Amino acid sequence: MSTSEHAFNALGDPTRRAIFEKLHDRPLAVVAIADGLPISRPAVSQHLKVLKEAKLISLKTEGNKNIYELNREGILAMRDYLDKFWDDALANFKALSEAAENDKKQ
Amino acid sequence: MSTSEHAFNALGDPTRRAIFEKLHDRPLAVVAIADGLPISRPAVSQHLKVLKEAKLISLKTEGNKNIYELNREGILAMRDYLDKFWDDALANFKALSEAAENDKKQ
DNA sequence: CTTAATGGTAAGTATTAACTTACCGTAAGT
DNA sequence: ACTTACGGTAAGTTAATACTTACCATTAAG
Repeated sequence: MSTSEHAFNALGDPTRRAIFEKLHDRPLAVVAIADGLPISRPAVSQHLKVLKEAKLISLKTEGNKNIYELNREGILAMRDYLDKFWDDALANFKALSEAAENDKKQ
Repeated sequence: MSTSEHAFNALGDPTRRAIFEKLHDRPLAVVAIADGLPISRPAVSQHLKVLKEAKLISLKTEGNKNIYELNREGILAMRDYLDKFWDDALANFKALSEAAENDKKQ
């Protein structure tokens, strides 16, 4: 499974998107992330694991706190996938419609 | 739910990603999309519905065939979300670290 | 007109995955 | 040393969603 596949998978869940967006403004410890969310703290830990494996976030340990923050790698992997996907698709469609034009002229 | 939320949700499923990528090269009818996939044709129809609602694909009817093709709107919505998200996050972090610097100097 | 092909929707089942409680280890504070 | 705060993992349950079969409507072909 590629990085972008992991990332799409991770952001497919609304709770994980909420966690992801909580980290938008600043890095946060697990308790702070869980605060306000309608699920238990272990559930948050499990979501963090998925987001980390997708390289959408990373963590640094400070004392007994695990501070999570956004990770450029996973975000960029998705964006690049979408960019390339769309560019290639456009090129394919252009080639297809030109081939169709040629068929008509014969 | 915004367009990009719908789109992230839709591409969270591996089967839907497979369908999405099948349309990369050219528009296809439902039977052609289902061909080769290890699931029933109605299941494919249900996935197509989700992808369509996310504006990742669109359809044009030709006789009794429904031809599905990629839709720029949903793809762009995701890409723009990611772009903006990352740019803003960078700006936030920069502001944060500058504030931390100022605190030190006091 | 009849038959075959295409494909959407409904209802129910099965599988996935999100979630809970319980538990443990580590670090910080008293 | 004891206690509190932090947070990861395991095992089991619950809830979400992917899937199947059955059915129907529409269009094309015979």
